[in-house]
Amino acid sequence: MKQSSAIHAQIRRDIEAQIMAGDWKPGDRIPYEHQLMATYGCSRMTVNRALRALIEAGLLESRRRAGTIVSHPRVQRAALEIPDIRDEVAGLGETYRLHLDRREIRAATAEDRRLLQIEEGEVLALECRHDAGGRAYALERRLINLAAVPEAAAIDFAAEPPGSWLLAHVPWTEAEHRITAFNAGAKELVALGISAGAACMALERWTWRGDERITYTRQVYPGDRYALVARFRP
Amino acid sequence: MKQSSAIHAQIRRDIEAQIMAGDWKPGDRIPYEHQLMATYGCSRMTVNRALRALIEAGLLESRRRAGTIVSHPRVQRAALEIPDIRDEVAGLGETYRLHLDRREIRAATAEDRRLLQIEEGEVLALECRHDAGGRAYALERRLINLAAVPEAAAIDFAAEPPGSWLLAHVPWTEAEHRITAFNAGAKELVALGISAGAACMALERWTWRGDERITYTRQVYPGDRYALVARFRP
DNA sequence: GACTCAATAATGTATATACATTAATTGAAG
DNA sequence: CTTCAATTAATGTATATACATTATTGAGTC
Repeated sequence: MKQSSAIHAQIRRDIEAQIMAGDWKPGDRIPYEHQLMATYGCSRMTVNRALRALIEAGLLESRRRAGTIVSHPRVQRAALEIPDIRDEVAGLGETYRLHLDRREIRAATAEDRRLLQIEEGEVLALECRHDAGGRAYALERRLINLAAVPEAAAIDFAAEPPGSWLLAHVPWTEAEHRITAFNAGAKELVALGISAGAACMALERWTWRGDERITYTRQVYPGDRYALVARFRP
Repeated sequence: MKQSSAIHAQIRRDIEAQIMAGDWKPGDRIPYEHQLMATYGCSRMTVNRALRALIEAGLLESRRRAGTIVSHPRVQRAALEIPDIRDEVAGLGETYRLHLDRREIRAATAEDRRLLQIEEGEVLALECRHDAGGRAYALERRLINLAAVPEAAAIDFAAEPPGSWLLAHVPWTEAEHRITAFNAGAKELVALGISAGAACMALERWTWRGDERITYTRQVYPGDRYALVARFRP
């Protein structure tokens, strides 16, 4: 029994339950605040607090004078959580190890500029391999925009995975993911120890802070032994 | 300028901005509520409302007597939005078309029971193909637990994609996704019109309502012309 | 120093009240 | 019947206040 016994929490749970049970369907109007006041014998502020939480959560919508209705579920809000590779390996009970294959600070090349959407400047380019239990788990290539994150130039990414460091130290406002499947080429064949033409999964991620792009990364996983799995709530 | 001019919204934006700018780092204590009252010249209820919203959003944590601190970013909250296939195709400016290849109501087989975690009962099994602009876009296989969603038995899924119908009509409390890459077999070769051994992406999804599994689906996309793309905020 | 316990200071919850804002409804004028 | 303005009923925001809850602080004791 960890649930709060606060009135607002109770109202919230009750309304959520009614919606989940299908008693109140999308588009239905739920009771007015003054009716809920009477039902629960509490003040409007308390009812309002419960409703506002459900509105922020996207379960309800309200319009002045018209009342509050159950939202139509928005498909695109189904969200897939993408874990940190080091945590993920640890979660499998395997020993994690990072191999830094390349680390270079350079003036942005044409491709760097395209991926980070910058006019000029320096980037930190990294290439590494994530191992789990002595076996290759994923390949990662990463660009960090040093104009946005100058302190990254001083970090030893042979010790801490770049993704873990960035997510722990740099707040971000927006990101974009791109997941694709492709047939392994010579590079993956050698580095991941898979057969020619085997299906691989590529996960690319761009991360912003405000208008500025912080980092770009492309991670490659062997398709036959990797699944991107995530559990989530709406 | 769509942002609210309410005081609580302003406080919320200001705090968020301070965190994003790095002025307040994870673990730092932000000003006490009574200090923010003084800063903004408003009541504690108003300050509290702003803070509560940020706490629910996971940006802050608070402890009685100790104050409110900036949360340590939780990596696993990076979330990938997965769009509805029909909307996705429409968003590409292509004409969407659904081909229902198979529709069967049957007593759950051993595999159905495993995928839906049921002891017995009837399931609705569907197999369909999603086309975009006259070309195969994805294959879908779906199981619907008729004990959980009896009304699905009466729906004409040749007209409305099963995923669109379910998400619009059945609220869910939890879901799990699994994304894998694999080499195309004979089935994909014919149905998607791709070459033997080409990399494909499979997206599986289980959806719960409470303890009950509502549906299982497996969608297959051709790897060379499909990317799962999503933009999101933390 | 180590333990106990009371005082204190922060957040958590709830109330009664007030006025603002919005949109549905009503009623009057054409 | 249509149009337009006034009324009204709902939510949105904000305040001042009160008491509950809890972790820290600090004083007193062994």
